[in-house]
Amino acid sequence: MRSPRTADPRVCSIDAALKVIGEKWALLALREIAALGQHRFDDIVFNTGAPRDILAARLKSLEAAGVLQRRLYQERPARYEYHLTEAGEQLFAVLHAIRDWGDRFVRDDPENVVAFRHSCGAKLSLDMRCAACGEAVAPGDVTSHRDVRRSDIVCTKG
Amino acid sequence: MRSPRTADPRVCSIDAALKVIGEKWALLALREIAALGQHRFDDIVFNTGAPRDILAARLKSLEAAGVLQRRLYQERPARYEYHLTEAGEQLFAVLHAIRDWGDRFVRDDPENVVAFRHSCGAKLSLDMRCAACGEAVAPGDVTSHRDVRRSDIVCTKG
DNA sequence: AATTGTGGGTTCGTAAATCAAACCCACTCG
DNA sequence: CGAGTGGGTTTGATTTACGAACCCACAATT
Repeated sequence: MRSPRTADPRVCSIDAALKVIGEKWALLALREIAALGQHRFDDIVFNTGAPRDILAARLKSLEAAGVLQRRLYQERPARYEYHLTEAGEQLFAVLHAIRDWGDRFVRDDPENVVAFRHSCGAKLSLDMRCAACGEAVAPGDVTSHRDVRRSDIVCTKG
Repeated sequence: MRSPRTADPRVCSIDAALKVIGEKWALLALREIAALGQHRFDDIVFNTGAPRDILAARLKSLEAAGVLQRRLYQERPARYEYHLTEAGEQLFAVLHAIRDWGDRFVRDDPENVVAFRHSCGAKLSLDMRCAACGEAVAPGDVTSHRDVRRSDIVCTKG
């Protein structure tokens, strides 16, 4: 039997965040709304290629999670646009970290159709710094300090 | 009929990146490998809770995508550990942007089991700056400049 | 020699998610 | 009246994900 070691998934913010934004189409829908000025259902469908039913479900759950809010832009018939909440706005860091990485490591097609520019005029590329000390953060500079958890420590007995 | 406006998904780096790291369990597996020092199959299963078959498939595709590489750590029987490539290392920005956001906007359980610390000693929180001008980047500071694409411009005829 | 254990998967049958296409509804416009 | 628009929902087929069980090569124990 293998049973003694089934699974004990970590509780962490990455996991929590992914429950909100990690499902298929969620980040592409957010890309449209957050970075490309598309706020209507049909436009998001068109620009992402997501199936309408899935997109409807995603928008609904993103709204429920407090990332999006619907704004009435026309009564009779009632029509809504999808806009970001503060939590949604703050996803730009995630979106651009992903874009930046994709740009550097998966860019397979020579010219990228969508590009982004910082207000300073330069093509946007991110530099991540520690908010506390202001130094640039590199992969090796981060350590995980985990509060005790049986599975992390080599325990004297199972 | 609605047919004239089916879909024409944008080509962009976010989309490209998500094809690599956007499938279920991929980022949690990378969290283990990149940030929590777990490099073996069973440890990743244990700490993420991913089904073994799915995880096996993800690790395989992440390896194929050049994000991971397997390293032999024991012959007879041959056993491999999963390590990051340079592309994988650079995902720390994505991982921590997600963690940072999750920390601020979805942290539902009071105390977080896993936390991260910068080498300066502070709990890690990111500050994203424009690599070109060095200024902090806020949601509104970024504009998308898209190269011409029928769907973006209001065209004179459908 | 036979059993138990370990590490890393694969196989199985089922449950859930995704998909494309079609449909529906409330309206407006010509 | 008929067509069009915007925003979905429904349907039925296909993919994926799931957990549990299984398999394999070997090492260590009994």
